[in-house]
Amino acid sequence: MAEDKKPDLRTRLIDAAEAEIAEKGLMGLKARDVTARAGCALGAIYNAVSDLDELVMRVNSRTLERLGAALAPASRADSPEAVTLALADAYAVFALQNRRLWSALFEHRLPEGVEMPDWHRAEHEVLIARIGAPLAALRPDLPEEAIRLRVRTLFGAVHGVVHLALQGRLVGVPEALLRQEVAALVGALVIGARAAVAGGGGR
Amino acid sequence: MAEDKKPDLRTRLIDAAEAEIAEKGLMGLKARDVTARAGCALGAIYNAVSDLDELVMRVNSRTLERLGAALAPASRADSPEAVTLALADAYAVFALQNRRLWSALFEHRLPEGVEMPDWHRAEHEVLIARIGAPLAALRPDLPEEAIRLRVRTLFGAVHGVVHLALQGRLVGVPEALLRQEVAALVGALVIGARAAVAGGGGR
DNA sequence: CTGGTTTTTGAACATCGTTCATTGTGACGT
DNA sequence: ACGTCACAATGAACGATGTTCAAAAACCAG
Repeated sequence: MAEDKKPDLRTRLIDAAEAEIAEKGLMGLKARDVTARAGCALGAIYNAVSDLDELVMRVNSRTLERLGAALAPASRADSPEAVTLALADAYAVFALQNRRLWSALFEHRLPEGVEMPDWHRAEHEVLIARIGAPLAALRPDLPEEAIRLRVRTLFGAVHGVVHLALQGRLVGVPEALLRQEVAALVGALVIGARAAVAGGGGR
Repeated sequence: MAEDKKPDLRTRLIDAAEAEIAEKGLMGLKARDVTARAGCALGAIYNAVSDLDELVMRVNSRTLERLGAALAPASRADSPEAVTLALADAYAVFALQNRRLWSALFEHRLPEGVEMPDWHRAEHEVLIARIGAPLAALRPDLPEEAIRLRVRTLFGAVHGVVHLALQGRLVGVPEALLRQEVAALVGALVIGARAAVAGGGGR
């Protein structure tokens, strides 16, 4: 009898939590369901992680990594504008295809006054930095500090549109419409950025 | 002795919930704290509203109304571009000055599968419609359906930027920087929209 | 007052996340 | 083989929280 080879209990717990979130959403994540799925006792969670919040952040780590991988091919487009558009498009597609896990990235909140641990904040910033590269090429006239701000703006704008489209009705957002919407946004932003660089400069 | 004249119990409960959210954030809202502040019994909540979720939505109604009032003066700017910019600016300022109540508008989630009641969804759409008017003037070439989509996009983009700026560090987002960021976003979008209308049209 | 209707109450319940004394496990020395 | 010990895993128990509902209180017409 080949018994199931059991990975780390911590890994099994993160696996289980990921599956639970993917099925029932972040609010549907219950300690007892996770341990039942992982095949261990309730208290085992607190041997693996400090609390449920950390468990969610471990799942979010994976999602961020998968999102990064999904965004990687977009960098191979042949102009900064095309890369920006491809990134935004890939972002929207990823969100649509991983609704609940993607939502968990932004719906999760730690208790008031508790700061996100550095290891997790860094993961978010890696993602934003990846998006930043083509924008830096789009606006070579701006100093690095201003670029970082614009990247955050671009990311926030795309994210806001995708988020607004997905919140509410869980089904019924046609993929084509959302991609078109994001393309229109990024298109306008790119045109605006180029007009600004052609005209007076950074301001 | 002039006893405190007591308004509706329902009103007192919404008042109390609003104050609790403003002080401790949405996650800090506890049924027992609300009733203690309102000066009534625990179960009284369920005579006034169906559950805590509805109580939050009643508070959000008020916030939406105050937000609408804060946005109203922006409509008096003298060009569609100026109105759009003023709206976005007023939106950012309102978010900064009403952090927790504004956050509650978008952090609140009903249980999976439960739809937002129509009376509350309508309130959100009223707000978006108010933002839509100047954009319709900016793009007179588009049909009404496309306008609604673009309005949602514009709103989502501005909202996303403000949200990203405010999430995380509760203090330390300089108001001037956020307003500048939003202005840059809307400026680029307006330029992009005008370039599109000057060029080929809706596509 | 009286009877009935409505409002208010708060103890009790169900469901959470979290803790911790107890139990189980396996590696190591003798 | 045996005993020992450090560590991992367990799940009953605890406290916090949203919700219910039988009882009490308040109200009001006749």
